[in-house]
Amino acid sequence: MADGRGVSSQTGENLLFLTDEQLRQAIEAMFFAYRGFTADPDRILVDMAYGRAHHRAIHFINRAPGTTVNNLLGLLGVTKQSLNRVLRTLIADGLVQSQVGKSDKRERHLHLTEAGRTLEQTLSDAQRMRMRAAFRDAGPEAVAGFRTVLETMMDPEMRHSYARLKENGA
Amino acid sequence: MADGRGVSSQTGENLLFLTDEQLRQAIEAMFFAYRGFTADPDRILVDMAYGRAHHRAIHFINRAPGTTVNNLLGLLGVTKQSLNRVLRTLIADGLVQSQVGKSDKRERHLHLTEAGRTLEQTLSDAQRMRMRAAFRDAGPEAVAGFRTVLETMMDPEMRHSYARLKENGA
DNA sequence: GAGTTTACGTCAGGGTTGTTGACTTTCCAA
DNA sequence: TTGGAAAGTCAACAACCCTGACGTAAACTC
Repeated sequence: MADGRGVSSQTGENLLFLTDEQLRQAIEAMFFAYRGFTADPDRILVDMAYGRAHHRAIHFINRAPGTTVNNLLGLLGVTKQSLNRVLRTLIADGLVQSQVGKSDKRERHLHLTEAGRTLEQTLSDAQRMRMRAAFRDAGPEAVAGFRTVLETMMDPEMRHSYARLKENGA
Repeated sequence: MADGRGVSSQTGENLLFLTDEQLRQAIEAMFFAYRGFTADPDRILVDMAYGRAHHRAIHFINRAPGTTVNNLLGLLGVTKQSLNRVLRTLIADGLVQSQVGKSDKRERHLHLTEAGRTLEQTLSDAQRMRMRAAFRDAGPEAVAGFRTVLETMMDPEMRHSYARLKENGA
């Protein structure tokens, strides 16, 4: 707060935010906040036969329409058997559409159907509402800091995926 | 959808960080960052027969020594049957000690054994290392913002638990 | 054109985590 | 003292994810 980041000096109050106690608190904050983060969509999904895995699939298919199964696998960080089970139910229920690739027929391109988009909207509305409230209360600078830390915390590979999605959406 | 809900407000650019697109990005950041956040302890736990649930139990028992099962339940947000299974293995493996309450014999007070503390240290070292690196790179102001947003994002009940733990540790 | 690689799907088997339901022990209050 | 509530435990089951292996079709390579 007082001064920027006096990294050069190893000692002193500058690095108070790096004490073990501070880090422990941050770990707990991350844990509790993530609980809140997923709570709203979870409540909606529980009424259907769906779980968090379905939400994640729907989110990223919406975010990167036409994405292939393989690409989605990388984003979600699960095995294809795991994803396949989720995808199968979503396709069977008419929320997701799978198209054989034109240039490469081995690939399946995934899109949300109208019903899929509706559910996606419902879920993400709930999640964004909480986010928006938190962001509004915390203010722009806190939000900027929030995102900086989150991005720094990711694995490099995830950071790349994240950046690419960001460009898409922007 | 780069349109913005925030834009509808009179203040314009001030609320740019509240656009749907910004919020979507934050949701993804949260998702990817949490993956990184749990990755290191997960790698360690996979070698033992343990999972993330064990880690969480160990973390909070270490953080609030002598806590009761019921209290832990509230922190973890799972059913007591679920926690019990985890606790049973931890006790059987000699990582956690369960003492019948003195004033109320229905209660069990939980402590880490020496072996439990060792494992806790190993796990939290790994997790803190990543946190520390992220915090160092992001700088104190970003860290402050990070924590502000996380705290605002929690359910009120979790916020109370979080605050109480914070006082304990400080 | 034969052999290899890639993308996708599926079956079998197992693990952790979570749930509900039923139970014991202990406490407390009518 | 008796009935209800609370704390904890045990058992059965479902969801989700994982590994490993196999199969098919299409693309690529030599």
